[in-house]
Amino acid sequence: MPSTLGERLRDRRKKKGLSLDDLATATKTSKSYLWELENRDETPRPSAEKLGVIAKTLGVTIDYFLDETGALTEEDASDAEFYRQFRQLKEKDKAKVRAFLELWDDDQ
Amino acid sequence: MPSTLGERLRDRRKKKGLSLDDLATATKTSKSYLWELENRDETPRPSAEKLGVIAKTLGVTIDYFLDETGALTEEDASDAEFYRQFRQLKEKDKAKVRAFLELWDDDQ
DNA sequence: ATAAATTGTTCGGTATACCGAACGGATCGT
DNA sequence: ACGATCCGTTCGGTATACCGAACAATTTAT
Repeated sequence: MPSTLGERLRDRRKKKGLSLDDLATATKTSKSYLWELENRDETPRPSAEKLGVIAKTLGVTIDYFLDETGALTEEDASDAEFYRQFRQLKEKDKAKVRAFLELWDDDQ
Repeated sequence: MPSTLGERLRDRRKKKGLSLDDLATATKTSKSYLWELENRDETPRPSAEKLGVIAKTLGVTIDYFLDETGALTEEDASDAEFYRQFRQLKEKDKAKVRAFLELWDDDQ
């Protein structure tokens, strides 16, 4: 389980079978910078824009790269699924669900 | 309907009733930079880190700020807030909410 | 009306995001 | 053997992210 941005990046890239050059051209990024992102000890702080297109290309969300806790796992997928479902509701129904969540959240 | 990063930022900040100073201290950002983000014509490219904590504080996802297409409506903003809230629940509670949504969805 | 907070704006400087280009190593065919 | 080709690495430079501190405008209190 990769825990740093660099590790997660390389992990994802390798799993896609991409070289630094591949990912570079696919994301309009220089491979030298991609290398920095993967290997520099003091992690750089890439722009949201750049990290966004990289994440998209690698098939993950930006949050996957940002999350510090390492808590993003399988759970993430089902959460996303739930969210997709939720967003298709009529506003009226959304309100119901929100209300339910708020109540639930309060007395946890 | 805000269409640029700056507009969306200010929009969300105002709706939370926050001053630049408020948001600055809450996100450990300088207010001068926040002002730039909201007002500069050539939009800067804030780091994913910074934009992440700003988004979190304002109750939206990073993607809400990144989306170029302008497809994100006001409704989506509150959806995002709901989602962020949802993701922080314990799995047990998530299950409850999911169950509630399913029931509700069926007989809509 | 004036002082005092509170908010928004401008500006100069430092650190760093991001690049192109050159480099070194490994693998391939000839 | 030798060059191509692919892959990772290093490096110098330019643009800009981000800051602190001062300034201007607005609002609030007296």
